[in-house]
Amino acid sequence: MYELDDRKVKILQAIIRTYLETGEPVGSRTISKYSDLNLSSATIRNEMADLEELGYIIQPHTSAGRIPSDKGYRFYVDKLMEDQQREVQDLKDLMIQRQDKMERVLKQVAKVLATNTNYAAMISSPQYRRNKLKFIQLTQVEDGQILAVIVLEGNIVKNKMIPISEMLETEDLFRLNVMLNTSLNGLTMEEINLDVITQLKEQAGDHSVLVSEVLDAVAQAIHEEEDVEIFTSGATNIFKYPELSDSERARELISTFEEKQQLASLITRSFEDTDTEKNGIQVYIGNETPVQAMKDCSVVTATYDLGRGMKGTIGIIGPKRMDYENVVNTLKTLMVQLDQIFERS
Amino acid sequence: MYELDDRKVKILQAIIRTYLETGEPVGSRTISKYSDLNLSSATIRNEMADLEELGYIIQPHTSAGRIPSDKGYRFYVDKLMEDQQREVQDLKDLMIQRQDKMERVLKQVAKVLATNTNYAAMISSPQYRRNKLKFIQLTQVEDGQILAVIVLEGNIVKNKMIPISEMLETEDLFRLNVMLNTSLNGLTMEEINLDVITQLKEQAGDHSVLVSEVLDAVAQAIHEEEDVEIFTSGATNIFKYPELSDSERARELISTFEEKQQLASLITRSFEDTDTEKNGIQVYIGNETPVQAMKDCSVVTATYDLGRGMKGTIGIIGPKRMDYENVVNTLKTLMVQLDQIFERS
DNA sequence: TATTAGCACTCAATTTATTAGAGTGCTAAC
DNA sequence: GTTAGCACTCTAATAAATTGAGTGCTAATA
Repeated sequence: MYELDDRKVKILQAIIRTYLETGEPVGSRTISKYSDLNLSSATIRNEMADLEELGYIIQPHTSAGRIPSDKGYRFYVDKLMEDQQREVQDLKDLMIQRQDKMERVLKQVAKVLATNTNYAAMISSPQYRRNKLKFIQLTQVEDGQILAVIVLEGNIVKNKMIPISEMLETEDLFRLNVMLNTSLNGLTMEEINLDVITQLKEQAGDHSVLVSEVLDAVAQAIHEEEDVEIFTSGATNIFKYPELSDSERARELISTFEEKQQLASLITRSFEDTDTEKNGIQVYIGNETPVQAMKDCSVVTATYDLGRGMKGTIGIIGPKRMDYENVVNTLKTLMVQLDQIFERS
Repeated sequence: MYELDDRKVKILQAIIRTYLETGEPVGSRTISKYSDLNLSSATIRNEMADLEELGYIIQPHTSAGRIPSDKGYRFYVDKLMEDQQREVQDLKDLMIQRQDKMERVLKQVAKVLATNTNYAAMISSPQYRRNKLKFIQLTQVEDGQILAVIVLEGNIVKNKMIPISEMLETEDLFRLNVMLNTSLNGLTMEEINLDVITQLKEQAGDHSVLVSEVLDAVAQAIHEEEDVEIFTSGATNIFKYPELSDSERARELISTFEEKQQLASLITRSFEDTDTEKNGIQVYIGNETPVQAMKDCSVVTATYDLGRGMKGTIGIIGPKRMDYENVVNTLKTLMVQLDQIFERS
């Protein structure tokens, strides 16, 4: 607040608010009427000239009104945005039930967010790495094929069919199961590394070839698909904002959503920046986002935490003039509700 | 071929071919030069007037060239398209390995198709209904929680966590497992109906409450998510065709892909219409498609069959002037390769 | 000294006119 | 039956004219 006196702040706020609503450059006359400052358009003009010089607003061309610059938005988000206690969005309506598959819940959350905000939404599945192994079981399904079932805390289940070259005795299988459970239970996914597996192989002793074949497959099953999945929804909402919907930009953006690949960088970035003080909510304006295609957008991310190190990221992507207050609020509410949904799992 | 003499057919073909390439209405002069008919533009004009009257081509406005009508395209696809033996697309390059998860294979296939054709692609996961149960197992993972693992032929695995109110004895669980396997093995998913379950409950006798709780959950697990999943790719390819990429149309189309919901009707329709004689390949032109949003597109679908009643649908969606020959060919090739990939599973 | 009314000026956006050219249909000749 | 020729139509592209929102500056005012 060094360079801006009180009145400038008020004017800036008025400009941004108006622009968020209309998406049109806003002129001095509008502000002079809109705000309760009772200043003439001429005065506003003078102040606007100052604000522009300071870099908070921009004039798209000589005879146009002003629009907020990235710096302006940033100031707004950091200092001006009110922590409004608006009517809590009724996200509960979706009745996500805990027993539903995680995947389905995530898809639904993304959908609800997108419809509620009118922006595009993404959500990543939680990382499992820190999650502990609860139960593991190998079963002979038919000759030459073993099924490995792995259950993590939070009841996440993984399967893997393991083809084996020779028959395995029921008794051996039983012993293998006991061994796996005693050695691995309670370990997190990341703790089950090559060393542990090698150790197990030694422990198993005699059947080395077959057993190590199986153990390798188990290790693989544990680590595969560690890549988080990403679900998106409402990508087409971007067509609602003219500044994003010209063919080229739209194509690029929607493509980014479809590929999902690139969205991963948003997630890592969000993790890095996460700051408990802010409820894990981050706002990236324009070029601040790590995804190139979104340089004309703003992105709001939130980190959810289901406990046991299972963290994931939720993101809302919209135009720079997005309704930050509403979005941040919605996300906050959602965090609380996700907690409720998953707390007893 | 009643109403069209040989020359008219040739001219129609020339018009369609040219239009497929350029996307611009094609005039008499172009055809007069293009084709080997050695006719003047005036003659072509006369023939074109006839073709228009017969409904095969359309004049967008008085002084424009002609474009094919739906009827024209239909004629082309049914009668004129050559079963060209073009260089076989190198779909093998993608190296889909059988041991990969089905889901991943399907995603990849969609992607390859989209990139290869420059149209949008969709693929449905195969229906399981007719698939047989190979193996079922209940395991006590921890107090109050049972894990049901269900394996179908083709090694499709389903899981379900079943919360139970009271403890279940190890021995009882064992008996339950034996019972389930003896009674259900070899039955298809659709054969495992309410009757069968009721029968099982009676068979189990004494522990009725708990056991029927579990059995109900098992039945649910078997039948849930019977809804086929749909994967899409290359939705943004539609931006490559100006006639589809104006904001409104594009929004609608991409939205349809995102929702996936509506694509289901394509699948059912494709199943209904499937006709072995045509390798299960169907072409829907314009309004022939069951999906409203695609009335300005053409859709080519193919039915793949992994055996054991596991059938799914692949679809290519593009502009009406899509390169039918190439698309149909690519799909044919793909069918063969899918067979190879899955035949030993 | 801060504010404001007033006015000339700018520039995107909209509307209107103008032109160019691709293509047609028709007629008369071959 | 085919073709050359010509008048006509209609879109698309370009140019010109108009509008209007908004600015910056200056001089008057509180």
